[in-house]
Amino acid sequence: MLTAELESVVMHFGEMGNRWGFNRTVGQMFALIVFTEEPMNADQIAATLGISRGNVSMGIKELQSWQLIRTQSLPGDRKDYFKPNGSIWDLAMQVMVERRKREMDPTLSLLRSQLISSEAEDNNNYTHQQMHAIHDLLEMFGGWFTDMQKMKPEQLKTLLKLGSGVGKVLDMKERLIG
Amino acid sequence: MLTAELESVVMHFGEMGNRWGFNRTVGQMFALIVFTEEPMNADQIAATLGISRGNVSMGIKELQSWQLIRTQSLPGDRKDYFKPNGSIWDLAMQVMVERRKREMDPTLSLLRSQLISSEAEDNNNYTHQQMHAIHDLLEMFGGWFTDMQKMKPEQLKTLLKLGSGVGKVLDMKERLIG
DNA sequence: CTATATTTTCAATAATTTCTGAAAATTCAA
DNA sequence: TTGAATTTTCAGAAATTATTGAAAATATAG
Repeated sequence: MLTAELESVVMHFGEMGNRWGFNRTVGQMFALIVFTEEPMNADQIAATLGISRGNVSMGIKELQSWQLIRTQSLPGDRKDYFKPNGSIWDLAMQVMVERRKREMDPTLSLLRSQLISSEAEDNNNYTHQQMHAIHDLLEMFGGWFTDMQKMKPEQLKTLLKLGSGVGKVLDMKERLIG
Repeated sequence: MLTAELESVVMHFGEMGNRWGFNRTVGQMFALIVFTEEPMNADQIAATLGISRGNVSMGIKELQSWQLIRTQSLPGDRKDYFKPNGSIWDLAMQVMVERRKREMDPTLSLLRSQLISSEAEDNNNYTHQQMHAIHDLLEMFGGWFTDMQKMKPEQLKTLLKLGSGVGKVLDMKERLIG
């Protein structure tokens, strides 16, 4: 059973699903699992959302491929119960990791091989320059992101809250140390 | 006419289109415009990609709604010619701005109104806590991103390249100033 | 204005993605 | 083992999204 409040959020996550890289029902399932305290089994999910058992099975596979949910088994019950794979912060990080894999890595890889395979040829044409610019940008963002992941969540949160204030700190460091 | 190299990148951008928030032909059009030095008109785009004139018209509208392309008129020619709306850096920033609008803002807005409308009620249940956590996370990232946009590109690039090194700078500042 | 060039719109169609549900596969208690 | 419980798979159906192309709208040169 869904409170009106929970229902509106579940529906919203369903609508946003496509924009976030999965489909409507996967979005709804994710919301249901994240916003419900008690882990749910696949039948409960299917009944609550009014979708088929098979669809739930595929949605679970998808959410697991994103590493967003995990199973928990309850004693005396053979069914799998699903719950979020960590805190909201963990889930957000995981979404960013996966999106990078799916949205940036393939392009970085293609551009890299294109640029290497034509190394000897005329690589000062406009197309090459643009390819190079995108390649370098993706690499810079990718490296930055990998680096950020290494930081402790608390330090990362501090940094995020500091915002552009970090620019001032850097200027100061520049003046003090050079 | 498309060199083999340009064609492979155009096709790739087409395949990635869905993941980036638009469809195949819009992705191809974007690649074509970004990687071709001379601005192209709609007929040229349609002929090069082998798609209908109407499809190009809709794709242009889409790319303009993302503010990724703009028109240029050539003297003695009534057709519109299209080119990228700035440098690769500018385009990347613009994609991030638009994706934030489309992927984060609606959810932030929904969560905010949900949390406000139930202010008086029991707001210590699990669903509320999770909603709050997502709300705060989105707000933190959003604020950070707004802040980053205010920085000069050069300073921002420095920051990105510094990566987690920024943590050390912050620690140092902490020790020096508190 | 008028005629022509150009762009946009949108109903019909095509292509793709999602969903169902029954069958197959798997798991596990007894 | 056996057999019931559970999960997964996947072919066909349904729903959604993308594309075409011709008609309508718009723009502009003469």
